[in-house]
Amino acid sequence: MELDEAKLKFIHAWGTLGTKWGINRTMAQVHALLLVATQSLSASNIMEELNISRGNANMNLRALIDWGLVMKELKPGDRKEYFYAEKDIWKMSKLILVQRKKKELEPIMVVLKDLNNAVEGDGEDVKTFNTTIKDLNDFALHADKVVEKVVQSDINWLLETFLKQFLKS
Amino acid sequence: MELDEAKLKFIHAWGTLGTKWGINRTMAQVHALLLVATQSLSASNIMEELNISRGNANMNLRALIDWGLVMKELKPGDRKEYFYAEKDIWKMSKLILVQRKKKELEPIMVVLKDLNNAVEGDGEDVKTFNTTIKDLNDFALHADKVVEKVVQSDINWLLETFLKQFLKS
DNA sequence: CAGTACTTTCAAAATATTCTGAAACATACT
DNA sequence: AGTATGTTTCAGAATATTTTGAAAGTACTG
Repeated sequence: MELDEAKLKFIHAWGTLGTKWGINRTMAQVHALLLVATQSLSASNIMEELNISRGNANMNLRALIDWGLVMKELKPGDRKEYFYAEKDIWKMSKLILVQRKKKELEPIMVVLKDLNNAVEGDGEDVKTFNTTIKDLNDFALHADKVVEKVVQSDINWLLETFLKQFLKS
Repeated sequence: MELDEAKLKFIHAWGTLGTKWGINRTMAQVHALLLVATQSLSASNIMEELNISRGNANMNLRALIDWGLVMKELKPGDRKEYFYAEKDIWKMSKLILVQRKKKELEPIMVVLKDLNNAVEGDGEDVKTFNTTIKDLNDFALHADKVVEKVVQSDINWLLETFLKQFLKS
């Protein structure tokens, strides 16, 4: 396969699949484009490459920068901004994990905490409700802790001690 | 707080938050309703409780059954179908994990496998591309294995041996 | 078989999300 | 200050997803 063909295929696929990850097609495509770029690209480069408007390019670049997945670079003697992606896949994954935790886990925890033991009484139905909320709450706390630890700690150490030990094919 | 108020709050919140988990509001609300129900409910009960149409109720119940989160029950002497949710939160989480893996991870793996080493040549740009794809591929394989093992194995054992050991607050 | 009680399907309507493009804004240079 | 070269914003347009509701389908009963 030719390099350009492969890159296009990758960018296109990443865009399609991005939607399943809760990020929009363009954001995923910009990310993909920068992931396989050998140099940093300007907003105009990206617009042209992906056939998108300036506004769209700008908004999604900002979002990617927000997530920490993309960085801005200024080249001396050039007023344009150039962009490049974090290429370390482990770092990238951690950054994505942090965002997903923020988006998917934290809002749920707020609600569960609020409902946990908020209903008093000892009818069967109250007990059932309280148990369900408590179970969900416990689970959310566990999940939160795992994510936090994975993000904080040395992922390689985690991998070596955990994966190699218990998850051997 | 009154039980009914708490239930409504939970159902409402679960619906809103469900969208962030890649499932639609109604599906999440039906799930929430069944999670906190003390008996199994008919389609009509659910329509009424959530103010949704018959078609919507039906489609989302099917989806929940597909995911394994909800089961159908037939009561003797009654032609209606009744529905109830899996209440074991660990089982529930595993079922959700399986679906998310299917939706989010597997399609990416197909693409990466296809692109892995598909480009030949030893230019700097080819090497960079191949490295990126390989890294992503390795990561996806790892993630896949982790999910698979978590789902297969006794989650409590995993928790006890791994979490309690290494992830203590 | 006809009637009843339910479930399923799916085209069209409603809703939500994303994208465009032009105007506003910012900054550096002459 | 004026001009050139960018970036950012956001209302409206385009697109995608979800929901409705009525018709079709299924299955049990007498």
